Order: sequence, then C-alpha cells, then structure tokens
Amino acid sequence: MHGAADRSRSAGAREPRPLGYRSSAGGPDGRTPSNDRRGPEMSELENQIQIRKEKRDRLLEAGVDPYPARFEHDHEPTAVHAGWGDIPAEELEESPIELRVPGRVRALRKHGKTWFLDLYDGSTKLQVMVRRQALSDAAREILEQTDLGDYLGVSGRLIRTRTGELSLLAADLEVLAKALRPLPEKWHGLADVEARYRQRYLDLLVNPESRRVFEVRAALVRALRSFLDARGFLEVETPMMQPLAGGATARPFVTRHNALDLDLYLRIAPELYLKRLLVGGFHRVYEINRNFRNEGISTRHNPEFTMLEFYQAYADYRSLMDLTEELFGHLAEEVLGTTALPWQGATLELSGPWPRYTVREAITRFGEIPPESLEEADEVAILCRERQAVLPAAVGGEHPVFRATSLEAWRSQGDPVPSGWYGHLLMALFEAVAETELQQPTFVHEFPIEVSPLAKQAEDRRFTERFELYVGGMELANAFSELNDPELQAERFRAQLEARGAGDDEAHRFDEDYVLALEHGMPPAGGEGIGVDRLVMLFTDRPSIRDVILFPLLRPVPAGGE
RNA sequence: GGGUCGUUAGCUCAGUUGGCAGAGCAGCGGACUUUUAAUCCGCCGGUCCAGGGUUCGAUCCCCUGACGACCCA
Repeated sequence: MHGAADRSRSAGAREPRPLGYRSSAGGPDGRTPSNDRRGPEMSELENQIQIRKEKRDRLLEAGVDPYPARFEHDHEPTAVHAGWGDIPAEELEESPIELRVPGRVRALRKHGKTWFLDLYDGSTKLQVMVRRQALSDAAREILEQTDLGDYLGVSGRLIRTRTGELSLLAADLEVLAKALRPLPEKWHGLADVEARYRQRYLDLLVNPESRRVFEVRAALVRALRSFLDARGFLEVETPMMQPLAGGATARPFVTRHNALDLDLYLRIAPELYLKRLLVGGFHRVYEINRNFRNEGISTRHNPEFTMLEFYQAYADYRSLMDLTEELFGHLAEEVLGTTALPWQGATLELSGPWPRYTVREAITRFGEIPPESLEEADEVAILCRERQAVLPAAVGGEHPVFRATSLEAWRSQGDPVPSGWYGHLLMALFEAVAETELQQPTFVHEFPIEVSPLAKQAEDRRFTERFELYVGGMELANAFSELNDPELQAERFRAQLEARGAGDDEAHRFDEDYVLALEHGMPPAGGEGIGVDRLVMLFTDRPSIRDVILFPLLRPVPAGGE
C-alpha cells in the first residue's frame, strides 16, 4: 500500500537518519497512496495523511526512529490490570511500581498541562497520564507528534488518578510505530459491512464484538481438539490438492501443477484420505482444515470453509449420535459455560438427548405429509412441485411431472419418473419443508442411498445408516457408518458416474485408488463431518457466515478504489 | 440467475417537492494542571459510487453499470 520504493531499511534506533529521508512535505512524490487522484486540492483523507507524514518527518528531524525494532517492556495493558488492578493508591505511593508498557493510542485528552492517553493492547486500555512539564524535551516532542492510532511505549510509575483509575504516570515516551492513516471513529465503530469484511483489521480494532467472535472461534476449535484428543483420536493432515476431488457432492476448483504438468483439484472433502488412514491402522483420526467448493456464496456458504472430520473404527452412526451429543455438551461447557444457547432471539438447549427422526418422519412431521405419500418417486416429485422445493442437479427440472396438475392426472397419462430420482426428490422435499423448522438440535437419519454413495445401507435397502445434525435451521454435522465393502463401493461409484453422464455434474467421481485401499480391508467405522464455521455462527449468534470468517471471499474492488 | 434495499467528509449519519451540500466525532489553531465519548472558542474538509439521459439547472428524476446487504430461485 505504501509503495515505498525509496525506503531504506537501515538504521538502528539510535543513529539518527539523515535529514531529507523521505521528506514528504513537498507535494507529489510518488509515495502517496494509489487512491491519490492528483490535482491541486487534497481530499480530507489525503490532508490527514499529509499531516501525519509531516509529524513523522518532524520526528525524523529530531533523530527519532518512527518504526524502531524493539521496545523493552514489562507488560501490556491487560497484564498491568491483571497484576495491579486492585492495588490501593497508598501502596503505590509507598512502594512505587515502575513499568514500561507498549500500546496503541486510541484516545487523547488534552487538559492543559496534563494530558491523558488511552493505550490499548487489543482488548484493554491502560490510561497514561502525562504531566508535560515533567517530560524531557525529547519526550515532549514525541508527545506533540502523537496521533490517534500511533503505537507508543511509555515508561513511568503506576498511580491512581483522582477518580481512582489505575494509570501510568509517564516519565518517558517512545514512538513504536507511526500511523499514517486515521482509524475509524471509536464510539460508533465501523458500521459499513463491506469495509468490515475488506479491512477486517479495522473491524477488529474498533468493534469489540467482532473481536469476540474470533476468540470464541479459537476456543471452539480448541475444545473440538481437546474432546477428540482425550478420546485417543490422532490429528492428521491430508492433501488439499488432489488429483480427484472426492468425498462430497460439489463442484471443485481446479488448479495446476506446472512441474508435473498436472491439473489438480482443491479438495471438497478430506473423507477418502482419512478412510485410507483407517485402512492403515490409524483407527481414530481427525482433521480440521479447509474445504473448497466452487458454488454460490450465501449467508451460509463461503467457497472455502473449515470442516472437522473424524473417523472412529468399530463405531457406527448410532454411536456417533451419542458421541455428538457428548461433544456439544463439552463445547457448551468449555466455551459458553452453559448449554442454553441464545440464537436469533430464541434459546437453543444443547444438552441431549436430542430427537432423532428419519428423513421421512421429519417430512411427515413438519410438512404434514402422510408417510404413505413418500414411497414413490412420482408422488414425491408432485409434492416437491407443490412445496416449491429446489431441485438438485441430479433431477431434470424439465421433466413433465413438474407440470402435472395432480398426482391422479399424472398417473393416468405420464411416464414414470426415473426411479433413481427418488432419493434426490425426497431430500429436496425435506429441505423445503423441514430444514428451517429444525431449530432445536435434532438428528435426521436414514438418508436415501442415491445421495449417500459412501455410506452403508440400512435394513431398508433404499436408505443408509447416515444422519445429519440440524441446529438453528442449519445442517451442522453429517455422519454415517462407512461403507467398507470394496465391491459395493465400486458399484456405488459406477452409479455416480451414470448420474454424471446424465448431467449431474456434482456427482461423485470414481476413485479407483480409494477402492484399492478398501480392498486391503477397512475396519467397520463411523465417520462424521462438522462445519466449523456454522458451529461458530451458532455459538456467537451470527446469522451470516461472513461474520465468522476473518477474510470472506468478496469481489475485488474495481481498479482505482481503496 | 431474479427481486428489494444501500453507496453523501477519514468514521457515524442527516438532507435536498430539482436551485452553490449539513451535523457529531476525527483533523488544524487557541484556552484549560486529574480527564476518560473531557469541555469551551475558532477553522479546514465533498467526483453526494460510476457513466449516460431528461432539464435553464441533477447529489435528488430516468436508464445502464460497479460494489455490498438481505430475500428468493
């Protein structure tokens, strides 16, 4: 941003730089920011930047390095409060405590000969009181050139002010970093949503709630790890660039390896690699990392997102439901200290056990559709049309069944709907009538085989031993008893290939190398994926995934902008 | 992909039935020796998102576009 081509990186803090070192007082000099539109008048922003550069130059002229490498310090503001927050004034008088404290100046109150600075370390402020007359000439010069946003190092002794606030009475000041641009106003914070995403550092600086989101995020990830580690799971890392993007229903991003002259895909899921590790004898493994899916962006979808996947040998999907209830209890306790979770004006109760409905039961219950209507593809197709379900890629939306006026009319004249559509239609109907109703934690299980090519079949062979967890109307977890019969797996892959040939470009690829691994024997196992971003949304009561991803994908600003 | 809304000073926001664009904070100058959204006095600051159209005149009305938010597909 600063484009400082002429910038020398010399100089210890002690040796004054030569005068004229990037003096900027003389008008256009090639170092002004790219949004400088030239012209004789400066914008307000340019004017403020200019003034700050002049202050920096005055520091340079006084032999002060505005960007020194080091500041020997004792504590940052948070630690100062932690250490001496309760100490009474008299004690500070009797046995003075001398400290050197660094921080960013966020407020400056000039009160005649006494100035007050608020020095921040990111979360906490330490007030600095400066009696200007008590400073050396050099320190006073630094004080004079200080702007909001600058980093300063202050040495002095702790006192309590008249109002009782623990403060550092400054004996000396050092510049640690000069800020050339003003920060957003502290009182209102940064409200512009776009600016908050594009310049997240400003959002974090001035909006404490935003900072908290990412602290909770870190705490959640930590709690996920501690839960799994305590149960003997091994954390691993598997490829994010894959020759074949498998393990999920999604379009991948393509990238290229030059030396190998090879197209690679950014992974859409780690699943098939983690299960190779089960074959390899790591019987409890997990990975927390990014997946990439080349699809639309919404309040619940970012093209790259973080997923936890874990696999446990000798477990099945039922044991994973129990484990998931335990996991959420652990998360709630570690991160929130309660299982009552505020979510968009309601309260979600995270303690289990949670209701367990089959997909068809959920449709029946929330869509008020009789169970006997969910047995055949034709009837489900008609219901999908009635309930305005979003049809997946696997289903041809042009099929005449979606123009039929009634089931009876359709049956009397129509060709049957392809039987392979049944599962896809059932899921579309589920999403239309049930998904948003599932606010309190709910397991939905028995997923159709057509949409579950990696899961073991259930007793009813049309379905699989698979569940998803819904909380707050969002799909949060997806798990199943892993299909470990290599020949059945090959069959399923072939069915996916057929679907792909029929136009479903999200269908799974045939992964021969994975089947090869299965042929060597994979233990029966349960596997589960948990969307970490959505988990964070839930735990921070944020309705948009962009609020819980530090740098969500946005269109680049057109040339010429900030 | 469609719809609705938004884009005005560094930040937060007003505003103009179409007639030279406003406030608070920030900035600059001044006063003030315990303030904390300090206060008080004065001052500077604008491509009103961009382009086109209508008009004597457009930040405002119309069209197109950019970016974003939300909803829907």
